[in-house]
Amino acid sequence: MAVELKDLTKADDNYSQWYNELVVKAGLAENSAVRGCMVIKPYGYAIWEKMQAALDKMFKDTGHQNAYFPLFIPKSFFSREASHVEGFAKECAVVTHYRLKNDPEGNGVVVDPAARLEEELIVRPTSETIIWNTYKNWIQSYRDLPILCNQWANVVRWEMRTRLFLRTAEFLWQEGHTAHATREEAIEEAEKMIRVYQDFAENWMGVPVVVGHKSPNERFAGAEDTLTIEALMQDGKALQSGTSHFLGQNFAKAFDVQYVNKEGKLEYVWATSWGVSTRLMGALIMAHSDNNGLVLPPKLAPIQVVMVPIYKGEEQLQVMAERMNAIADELKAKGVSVKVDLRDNVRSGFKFAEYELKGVPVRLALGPRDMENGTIELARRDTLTKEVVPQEGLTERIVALLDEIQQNIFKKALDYRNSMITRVDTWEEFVEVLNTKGGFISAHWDGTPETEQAIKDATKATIRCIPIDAEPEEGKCIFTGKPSHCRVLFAKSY
RNA sequence: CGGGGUGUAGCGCAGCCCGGUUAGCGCACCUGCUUUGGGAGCAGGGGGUCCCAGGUUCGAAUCCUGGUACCCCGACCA
Repeated sequence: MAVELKDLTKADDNYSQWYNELVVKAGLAENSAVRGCMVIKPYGYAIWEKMQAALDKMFKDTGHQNAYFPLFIPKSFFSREASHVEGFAKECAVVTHYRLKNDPEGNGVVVDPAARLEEELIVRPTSETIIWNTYKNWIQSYRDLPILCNQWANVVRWEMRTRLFLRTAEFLWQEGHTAHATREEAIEEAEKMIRVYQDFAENWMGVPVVVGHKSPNERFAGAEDTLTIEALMQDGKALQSGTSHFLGQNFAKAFDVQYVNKEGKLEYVWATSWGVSTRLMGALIMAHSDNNGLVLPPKLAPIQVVMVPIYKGEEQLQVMAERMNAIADELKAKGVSVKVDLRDNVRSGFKFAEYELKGVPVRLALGPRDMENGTIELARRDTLTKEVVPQEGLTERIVALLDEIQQNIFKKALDYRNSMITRVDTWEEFVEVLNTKGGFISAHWDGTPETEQAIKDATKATIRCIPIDAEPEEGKCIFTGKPSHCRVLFAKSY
């Protein structure tokens, strides 16, 4: 069953009330406290931390370093790059004052009109401008290049409409910003990083993605080319999950960043930027969850194995606890994260349901019967199956099982995604598939922004990407009938 | 910013149209007993500025005015 984010946070009957209670307690989400912002509770944040750690390592392994740049950006920086400001101006939070004071009329606290900033500060919606203003001072010669920096930060975009995890007013992300001596090197960097994102999405999150170029309409403000990873959610809508931009010399020119090449001539620097955000949390939830709650891939699950005792009375609980702690120690020694749940105020059935909601990949239940037989009950979240297995060799079995679950979750999502890519050659088919089946539609497009816009106006579907490995194929545009040289992927998106 | 909807206990809601006991229900919480291999049962208990501010009235959760917050649908977007 397709699970939407709102299912996880909104309850309308007795069943989903439980769902809501538990998922909120699980820490995934709480409704906005500040316009369009979110609270990420500990369990949810632990997932984000796992994502961060994996990505951070991948960035370092590809030669990048972390740095940090200011939250506030002088307004004037935004006027330097014309298309960039056009893309972000509409959604910026602006700081105009720096002091409060007690209201002389006694109505609490007011903004002190005397404390108006000479130049307003913009809360960063993305950091290209302030970073390139900084890079200007870092770069003089070709020997200073490349600069390969990443920043983990929060950004603010005052969206007209927000959506939990997918489009919050404030979100956490990483943004890489690199500077290169040549066009080729920058393009190579942008492609390298989109592949890193693909690797992460597929091998860590278990979410298959299509890698491709954005059409000019969907391109990042200020970029010459935008590469994207597009994932498909269970409701048939696409989600842009990460982007990597080739910025050309646009920002170098806007901020006057030049270097002296080997021949002693001044040249503008070539740039890329790339980022993924807490939107990935939304992707993770929507791609795998079912009616029993979250399904987390073992590599990102804060708890990989949970152990639940089944007992009567204090004495039995002690026996179970002892045995379970011993098993847990063995698992921990193999690097598995285990939680032994000895709470005596909730019953085991309650715990089973709760950990299913939390998406814990493997559950072990130990009862008196098992103690007699030397067995243990092993249940897996992805298939919702359970079996009684010997305690002997349990650790090895679980280590292998976690790996199998990781693969299985990905395979399930991949099979679904593949089944949701439909090739169509006529407009009637296009509309029909869009309205009945959804998913990606592979079709010919004449390459013009006008046609893309017209299709969007007619159907709400946009070009998600022009797949990077698309085979050249002659055809006719689905909308205008004009010639086309390859298929592109359309979909309705979040 | 346009259209619609909703604010009542920690969560989910009823009550409002047609003003009138002490504002109710389910879950959660606390206490006790009995339970425990898939979301326990019984008994008792605690918890409310009914979103805010004005107004009408003998009397307002309920009617009126203004504000505000959130949700959904558009436009915008990672």
